Amino acid sequence: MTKAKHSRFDCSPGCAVEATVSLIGGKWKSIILWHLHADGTLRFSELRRRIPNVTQRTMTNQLRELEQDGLVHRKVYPQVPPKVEYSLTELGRGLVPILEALKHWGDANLDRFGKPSSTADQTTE
Amino acid sequence: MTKAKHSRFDCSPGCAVEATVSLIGGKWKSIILWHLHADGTLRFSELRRRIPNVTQRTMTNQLRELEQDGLVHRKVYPQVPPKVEYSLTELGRGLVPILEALKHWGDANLDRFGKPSSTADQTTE
DNA sequence: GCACATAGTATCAATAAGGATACCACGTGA
DNA sequence: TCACGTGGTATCCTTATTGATACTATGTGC
Repeated sequence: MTKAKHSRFDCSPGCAVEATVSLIGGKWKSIILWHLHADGTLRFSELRRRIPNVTQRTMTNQLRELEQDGLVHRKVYPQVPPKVEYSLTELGRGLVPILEALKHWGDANLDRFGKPSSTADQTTE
Repeated sequence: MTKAKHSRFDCSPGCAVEATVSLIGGKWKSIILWHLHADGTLRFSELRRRIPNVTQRTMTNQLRELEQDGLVHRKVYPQVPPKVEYSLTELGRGLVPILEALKHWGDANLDRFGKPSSTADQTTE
């Protein structure tokens, strides 16, 4: 892990849970991992098209951290203009059950949050 | 959700994943949820004993957010000294497969991180 | 009478994370 | 020749999150 939020593993029962969450808890990391899972190998520009709201700087940062944690593979083609491909590593593919569970729960329950179940939300953009 | 990290649900495929992560992504939230799952109903002081490094203020904050998100139930007994019990709601219990998957992955892979088991780590700072 | 436990609240500070903006070298297409 | 795309880097700023510390009212036990 690039840097655990609180850098200590006391190996209490919650430890594994919390450490794993910290790997995927970066603001955009779970979405990046999701897209690499759903669409396979993607280039930087393809990721940016799929996740338009993240800045270039942040996308680069989070991809680098995911790479450093061994979850994502970065392949650079020696050409100009540059071509870089990102894909899940075997370790990263191990996170797929988690991503699927997260999506399953979210799909089933997200309408309880922020979605226009609230009339106030219905009037917003 | 008390406040989504980036407050928009565009309902792209990653949306459900990322929104769910943001519910459990508070620094101590996943550990709190884990202990409420593992040990059932717990009092505030019991949680603090299980998670000694969190400050009282932060524990209160995160529990309040989990309650506001409907994941945790807070029961106050009208007595002195005060007695408050926290437990997972039905919605919160729906997160258990996620917590189990997180723990499973962490147990299988955490030795790659933060612990000096990696030779690469041994040579680095 | 005092220390302790309970479950907090209040306030300010510190740290971390992410955003905004400008810039880069080169090939390609118009 | 210029605009654009590629995949970034650099720097500073803003925001969010968490931590540190002090304090609270009451009952209980010593």
